[in-house]
Amino acid sequence: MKSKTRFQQLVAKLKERGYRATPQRVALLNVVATSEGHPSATQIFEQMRRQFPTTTLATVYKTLALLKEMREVLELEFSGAENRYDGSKPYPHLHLLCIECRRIIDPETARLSRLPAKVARDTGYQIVGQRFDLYGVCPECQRKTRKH
Amino acid sequence: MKSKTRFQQLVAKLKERGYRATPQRVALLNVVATSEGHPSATQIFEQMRRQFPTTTLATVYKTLALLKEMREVLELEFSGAENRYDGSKPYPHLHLLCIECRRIIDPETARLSRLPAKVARDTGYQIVGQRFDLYGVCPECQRKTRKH
DNA sequence: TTGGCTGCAAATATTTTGCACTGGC
DNA sequence: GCCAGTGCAAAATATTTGCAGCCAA
Repeated sequence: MKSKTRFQQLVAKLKERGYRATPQRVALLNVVATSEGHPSATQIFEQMRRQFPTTTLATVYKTLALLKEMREVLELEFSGAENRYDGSKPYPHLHLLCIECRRIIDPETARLSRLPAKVARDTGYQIVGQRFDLYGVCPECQRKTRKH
Repeated sequence: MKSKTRFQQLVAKLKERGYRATPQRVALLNVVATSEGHPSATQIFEQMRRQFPTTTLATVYKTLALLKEMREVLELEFSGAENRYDGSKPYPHLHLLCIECRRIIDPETARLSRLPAKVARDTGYQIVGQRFDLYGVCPECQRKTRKH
């Protein structure tokens, strides 16, 4: 029976596809597989640098690009801020973003809507991905900004 | 009875809030209010330049920032590509993006899901915005890439 | 030993900012 | 005449790319 952690799954998938599981990549996988926080490239880099002081952001970006291509890491794109990465769940899911502290969480949801299938039928598009973000102010930040 | 076009609405709202409806701004409003294509800043700029050869992208970005702040223009952020702007519908709605030709359309939908209200209840977040994108390949691009 | 991977540096691309000038109110 | 707005140039930020050297299969 298989009961691999997400981290172990990712290492295995890398190897399966013929990519090398270098120490740097393993370290990155460990960060993105276990992080709750949907980290940015810089945050991943900071974590990795503890073990690999010579690592650079370029390597982080290259590895993230590889994982994106493998569809094992989700990238949330922003233009004014760093992109955020989610390697804990490889399938599309709802994200809830606090516009104040920029934390990102995965709220519990029964299931995302059936819209994709309906839209595919209606439009003839072949749907290959989706992004569903909710933007708001988290309870902590509401408290902080409350007048008196 | 009021039956203003979206363009006229936008001009009126600018004035209501005490901003000047300069010729450049009016030209930009005309582009974003009527464009079907969710244009990028550069595309808006190109259109405006026909009337105002001296206009610059900085002005376009400044005006878009103003409209975003007024919540009259929606910005779809991307990191690897230019952001896209939607001034035709000021409320959140579904976008369907072709990953090949990068066109963006607004598919017909009965209504977006009730998820926001449920998530607000469950998490205590105060929801202020949302983004629901579907990514796919449009029928035209499917035809082009189909192996005969 | 070969080629994939890393790390450094430089390039790229987009958006923002500072500032002097302009033109409408 | 004042001042918001414009246009130009430069800055800021994030990400990508080229390449030399290195390391693991």
